[in-house]
Amino acid sequence: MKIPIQVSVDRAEPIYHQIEVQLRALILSGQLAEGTQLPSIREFASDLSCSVITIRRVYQDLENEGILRTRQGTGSFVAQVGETVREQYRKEAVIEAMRGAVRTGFGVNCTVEELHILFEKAIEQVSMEKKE
Amino acid sequence: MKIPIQVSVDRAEPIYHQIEVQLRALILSGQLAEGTQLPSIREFASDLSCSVITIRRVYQDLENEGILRTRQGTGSFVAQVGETVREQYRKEAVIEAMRGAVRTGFGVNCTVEELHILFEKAIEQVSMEKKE
DNA sequence: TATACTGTGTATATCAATATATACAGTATA
DNA sequence: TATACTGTATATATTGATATACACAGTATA
Repeated sequence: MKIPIQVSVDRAEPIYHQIEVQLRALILSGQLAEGTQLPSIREFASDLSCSVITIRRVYQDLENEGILRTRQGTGSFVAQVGETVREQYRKEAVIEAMRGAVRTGFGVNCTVEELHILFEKAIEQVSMEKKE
Repeated sequence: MKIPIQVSVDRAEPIYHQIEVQLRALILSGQLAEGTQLPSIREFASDLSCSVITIRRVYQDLENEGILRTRQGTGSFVAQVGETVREQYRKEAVIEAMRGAVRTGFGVNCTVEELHILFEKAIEQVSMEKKE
C-alpha cells in the first residue's frame, strides 16, 4: 500500500517529525480508515529512504497518541478515532499553519490585501501540485 | 536594542534556524535598516536564553548570505541589501509559508471555501497578537 | 594605559536525530 | 514444519545542534 507522504532532508524539520505530521493528518482526516494496515516499518523506511529506526519512532509516537495500534509479528493498524478528535485536529492543524503564514507575512510588512493575493496564488499553485 | 524575535524549544525546528528566519525577515523587510548594529552575540544569547555559539552561528550564516557585516571588536551590522533582493525575498517567504498552510489544509481534506474561512480567522487572531 | 566591550578560535561535553546491523520473539502462510 | 514476514531490543557509530568554558585578538572609551 502506498502512503502519500513525502519528506525532504533540506528542511530544518527533522525527518521523523515530517512523517509524523503527515501520517497523523492522513489518519485524523479519515483518509486512512480505521483498521487500515500501514506498511511494515522496513517497507516504509525503504519507500521514504530513511532508516527503520526512524519509522519505528513515528509509529511508536503515534501509538502513544492512541491513533495507531501495533502488534508484533502482525503490523500496525489505524486505531479508532473519535469524531470529536478528528474535527478538532482538522481545524486546529490548518489554522495553526495559517497563523504561521500570516505571521510571516506581517513579519515582512505585508498588508492584509497582499496576504489575500498571495493566498490565492498559493492555493492555485498547490492545487496544480495535486494534479501530478 | 531589543530585537523582536521569539524562539520556542517546543518546535521541531532547531533554534538557530528559528532565529535565522526571523532575523533575515527583519533585515530584508527593511525593519532593520542598513547600518543598524545588532546586539552582541553575548547580549543576544542572553536575551533569547541560548548559547553564544548558537547566535554566532546565525550571524555567520547571515554574513555568508551578505546581509550582515561583522567586525571583530566592533560588532555586527545590517549590510546594504539590494531592493530587488528584498522584494524577491519578501514575496517568496510568504508564499512559501502559504503553500505549506494550504497543503496542510488539503492534507485534511479542507475545501477551498473552508481554507478561506480559516485564513480570515488566522488573520484576525494574528492581528490581535500584534496589538500586545 | 586600563578596562570593558566586541567577535574569533578552540575545547569539551551532552543530547537528539539518524544510520546500519544483528538477534529475538511473534505471526502468517505454504 | 519451514519460511517469510512482522515488530522489538540492542549495539555501535556518525552527524548536527547546542551548551559551557577559556583564551585570544581587536575596538572603544575613560
